[in-house]
Amino acid sequence: MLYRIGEVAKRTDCKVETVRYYEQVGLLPQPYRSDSNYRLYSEEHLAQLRFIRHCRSLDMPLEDIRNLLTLREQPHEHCAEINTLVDKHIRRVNEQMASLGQLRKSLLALRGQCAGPGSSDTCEIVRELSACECHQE
Amino acid sequence: MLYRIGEVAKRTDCKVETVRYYEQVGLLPQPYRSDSNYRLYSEEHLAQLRFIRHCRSLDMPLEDIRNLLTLREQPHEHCAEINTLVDKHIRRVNEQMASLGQLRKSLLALRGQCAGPGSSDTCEIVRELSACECHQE
DNA sequence: TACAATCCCTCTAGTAACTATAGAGTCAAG
DNA sequence: CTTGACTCTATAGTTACTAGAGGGATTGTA
Repeated sequence: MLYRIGEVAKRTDCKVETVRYYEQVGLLPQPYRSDSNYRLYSEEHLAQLRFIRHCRSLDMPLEDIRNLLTLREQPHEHCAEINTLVDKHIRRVNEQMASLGQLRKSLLALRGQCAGPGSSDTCEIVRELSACECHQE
Repeated sequence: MLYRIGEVAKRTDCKVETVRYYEQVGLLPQPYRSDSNYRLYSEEHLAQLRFIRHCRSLDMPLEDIRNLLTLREQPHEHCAEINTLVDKHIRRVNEQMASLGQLRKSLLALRGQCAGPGSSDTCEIVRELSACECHQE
């Protein structure tokens, strides 16, 4: 059973262009071609695309996915590496969360500056954004 | 007192290329030029660049900063708009945090799948990434 | 004065992961 | 036989920079 690109895209919940893109950057092997040059995908292609999409839904960079796809062939020899890769990604996500938390605090503080129109001559938010000392010197 | 681009970059803690970039995309007005065509910045330029950098440190998109720079001229007429803009950004950050939280949960669950080498025929992490049902159909 | 180390200039291309467009061919239904 | 949906390639655009080539300007030292 072979599928055309539109079918594949629908089944993996991604855009047709994205499927072609993955092929272009070498994440997805070249599919067969019909007489009229349409791409034709097998179940294996489909499975690999699902793997990629799942990794992407976990926000892994394509480079990591590329590595995983290779390591996947002999999972047991590479168990440690696979874990390292996942751990690294978890750390990345932790860092992002921490810095977003800081960001949120700063934004709420900034937002709290506004005492409404008429309360002073200048907008407190604008003043704060202009006058802070983080980027002096 | 006029400053050359390197000095400006150092004082605002950003790269020389970034300063030129802000000029190119119209966030920073064109500076004066020396006889030898070097960019020369005034204190006002410096202040505006600090404003931009502070907004960026809050992760605001350049487009929002562009709007703020305009609204800033008559802060009081635009108090409501300024608040809206900041609120929108806070919501964006909240959403990012929520989705990162989900992501972290999924990654930790995935990581927990690994029972160490030798425990089964296939790597559980790889199996989970392949076999999940999120991207079926 | 000569020279080297910095600085600065413009222009172009590269980054991540797609997304969108143009212009053309293919296929199935009515 | 024509309409609409699908597909193809190739190219450019997105965000916010960053890096590099190839050249001139300035500054400090010998």
